[in-house]
Amino acid sequence: MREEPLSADEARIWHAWKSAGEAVMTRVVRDITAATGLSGPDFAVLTRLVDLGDGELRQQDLAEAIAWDKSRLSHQLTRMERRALVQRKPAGGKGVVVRITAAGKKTLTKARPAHARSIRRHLLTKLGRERPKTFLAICERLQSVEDEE
Amino acid sequence: MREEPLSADEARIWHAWKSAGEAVMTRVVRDITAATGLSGPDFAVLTRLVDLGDGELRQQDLAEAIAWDKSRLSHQLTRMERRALVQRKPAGGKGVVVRITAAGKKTLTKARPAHARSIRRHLLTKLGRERPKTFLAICERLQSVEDEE
DNA sequence: CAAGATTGAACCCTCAATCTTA
DNA sequence: TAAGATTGAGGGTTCAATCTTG
Repeated sequence: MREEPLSADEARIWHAWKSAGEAVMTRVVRDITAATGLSGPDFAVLTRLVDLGDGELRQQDLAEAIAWDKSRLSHQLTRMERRALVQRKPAGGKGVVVRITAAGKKTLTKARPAHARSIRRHLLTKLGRERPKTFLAICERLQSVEDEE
Repeated sequence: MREEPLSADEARIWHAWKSAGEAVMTRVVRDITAATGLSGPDFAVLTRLVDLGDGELRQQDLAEAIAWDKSRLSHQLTRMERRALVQRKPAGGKGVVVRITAAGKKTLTKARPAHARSIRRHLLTKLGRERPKTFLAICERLQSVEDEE
């Protein structure tokens, strides 16, 4: 693979991609936080608990579903428990069950419409009519791991 | 603006975009760090010092160029100074001048080819031949602030 | 005063080390 | 023992409060 400096065109693509990613993510998180006080990670945890587990999941399953390592999840849950968004209880067998609290459920209910609205506003409506297909294809391609050195 | 839950197609676009952004950024930063020990923010600071200021910039100008607030930059420079990547000196008039050190320059020289290589590998080559135009147009559009409520 | 910079606290993420217990 | 979870340290980001100095 070449190592020369990026051409002007290449640099422009890189910069546009990087900036667009940061801009959209920042705006969506800002909207959710403004509406509910939830952070991005808070929202990610609560949606999984409700959508995948009907309100509770074993901590290890949650980690798997959200694709975080154990440590990251443990730290996050500690902060969320402090704010009474979730609760941890020993599981039957080994491990821990994480459960959304009433307060967590209430907050999530407010956050979801704000989330959908924000994504439409900052991403979807900007794609126009024909581009979504191409855009989706590219994004799905970018996630894949490249073949080889 | 609508507030109903995202449709399956909408959710798929959102998820693909979010995941692609995280994946590409993570990989590029990992490559730079593996090659040089520099973090993403380290690299961002050093490139600006060299490209825009020939090795040194007033701290406020650096903050402007990199689009960070003063506090973020101050914290970052404190850590970088500790590792002898940059040096701070009082400026003529008010403020502070930030200067890249010899060690910083040497590390940056190693980082740049790794950076170009990584971006080609994780982003550019995956775009193929015809897509870059469309992709660039979309990304540049996404950065713009939407018109209105 | 006001521009320019620092600080501290709270949250977030990662890594390596350390429990805990079936 | 090994799966499951916690902890601590260090870097990163944000906000509000606080210097510092021309």
